[in-house]
Amino acid sequence: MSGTPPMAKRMADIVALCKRRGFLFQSSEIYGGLNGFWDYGPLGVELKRNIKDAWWRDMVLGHNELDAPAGAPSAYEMTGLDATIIMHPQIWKCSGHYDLFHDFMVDCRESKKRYRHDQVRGRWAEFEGERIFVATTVEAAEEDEDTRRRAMKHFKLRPKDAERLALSDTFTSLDRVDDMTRVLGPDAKSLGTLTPPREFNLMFKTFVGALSGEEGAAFLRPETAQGIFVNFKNVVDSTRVRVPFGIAQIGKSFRNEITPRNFTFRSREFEQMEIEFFCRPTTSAEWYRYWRDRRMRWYLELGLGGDRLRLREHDRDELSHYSTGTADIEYAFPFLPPGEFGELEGIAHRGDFDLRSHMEGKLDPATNPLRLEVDSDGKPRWRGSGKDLSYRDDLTNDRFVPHVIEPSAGADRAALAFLCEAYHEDEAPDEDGVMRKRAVLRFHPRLAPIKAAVFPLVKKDGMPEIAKEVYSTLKRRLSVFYDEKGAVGRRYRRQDEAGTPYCITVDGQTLVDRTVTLRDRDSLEQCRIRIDDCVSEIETRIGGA
RNA sequence: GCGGGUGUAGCUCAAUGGUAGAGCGUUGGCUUCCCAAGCCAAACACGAGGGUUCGAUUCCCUUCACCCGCUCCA
Repeated sequence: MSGTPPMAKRMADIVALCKRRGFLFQSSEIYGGLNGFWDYGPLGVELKRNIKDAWWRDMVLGHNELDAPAGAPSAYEMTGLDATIIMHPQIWKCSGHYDLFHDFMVDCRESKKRYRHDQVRGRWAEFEGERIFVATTVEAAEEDEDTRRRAMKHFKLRPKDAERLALSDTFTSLDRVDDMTRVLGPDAKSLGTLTPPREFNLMFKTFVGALSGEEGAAFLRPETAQGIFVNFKNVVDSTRVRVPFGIAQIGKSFRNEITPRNFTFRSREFEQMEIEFFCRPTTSAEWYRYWRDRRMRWYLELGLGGDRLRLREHDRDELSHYSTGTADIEYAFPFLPPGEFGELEGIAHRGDFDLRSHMEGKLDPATNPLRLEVDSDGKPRWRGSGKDLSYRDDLTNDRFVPHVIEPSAGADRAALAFLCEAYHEDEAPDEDGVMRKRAVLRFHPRLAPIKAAVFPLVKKDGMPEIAKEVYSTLKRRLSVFYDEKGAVGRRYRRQDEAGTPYCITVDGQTLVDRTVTLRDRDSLEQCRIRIDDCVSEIETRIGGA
């Protein structure tokens, strides 16, 4: 490990703790693992469930539609949805994923660079009967100069011989070139270094029906959002919700990442927590700001903070043409270089792109106002559903296609961020007063997999019996853990590593007055409370902490 | 996808072309009235496949996974 940067070492410690205590395991580990897939162990599943439950409660169930929350333009409604992972294949064509995720890539054996096949352009150059295709990826304004210069260099021509080089006037896409051996790669010095185009399927393909022919081909969803858009009309027709309102969904999504890396950060199977919030076009900018700030505050409330969490508003040139705003909530994960942040959640103003694409056919995101994307015959590139997804306000009687604000969060990334944020090493004195290192996960009590542990101080004098009684009472309401084995100090430390915020210990005085000690994970302080107050005390601390 | 590194017990690490060890952790027992204590005992490992060899955890090849750097990142 020599030479390992301190933060990478810290990340390695976190990964080791996750495995040791049962937060995260590599998927299929006994068979050697599977790249980009991770399993949640007994503690991890509780952590992730708590995160998802907190999100659902705070965004959906706990939302009061009767009052406008602070910062919101008006009161609004929230509802939930659970759509299938496999949906009609046309959905991904209209959403844009099919085009974006079905790239043909070429690799350059010389420069080791990888290009999207359709994004490499170039033109033919001929000198003394030898004809080569000079490829480039520079901006259109510089194409002429770049390809001319590199063609000259390839044929070892001096400036005065420039007119002996025949250059075609038109630039074409690399996908029009059949013979890759005649291609000079954008960053190559020798000819024919590009591999033949290879298909990259960023969406997982599967087959519906027992007979697996292309007509049954379908995809595992690469995002949960489309399940919401295609159910927009169903929700409006069945629930009496009125714009503005949001539909929330938690579920698995799948992307065939080219390079899964960084523990669970870029997994191929992952879970999203998404809201599509539908509002009037005229108020969409205000709603965008509300959701951006609301979502940022949610992470802060659950303990992510300091300079490791930031809200990054996208620059204008990063935005889609139709969008008036996109922000990322980002966390400085320990595996990233100092100063770099990884995305936890994106909050995007999506205009009416999605609903209209599912009505009319895929729109061209490069246009504003949005126009239908057409093929060379002027026909829609991808046909929409043809269904009317506009919304009629029956009070004002006007009809419009709602605009959408999309807060899209990664549940696994949130879990990883909360784990990294919670991880602390500190020193605490042992019974001889010697300082010993301890690892402690300082989860927000709402997120902690185990809320409290119950111990008899020693395994005799009737203490286990009372402790079991306390445990049984708590277990009806809370995730708790009972432990009577070994020294009490070791039991405390075990709970510290699991992130358990409170430990309740039955001791000699309990036998006298039915009080127990309540030990705080972070301060190590203890106070005495009555056995009968245990449930309310812990619940108060979790709720109010 | 490319280059480099690493795979030995749950974890951290040894050793070895010929019976694979330790510390910590885990489990059981004893002791123990507050922060990984002590004593006794036990279980658990050479990532996978192939090759060389009388014999491979060790040497070679392939593969898988993880880490670092590039590349990619809707």
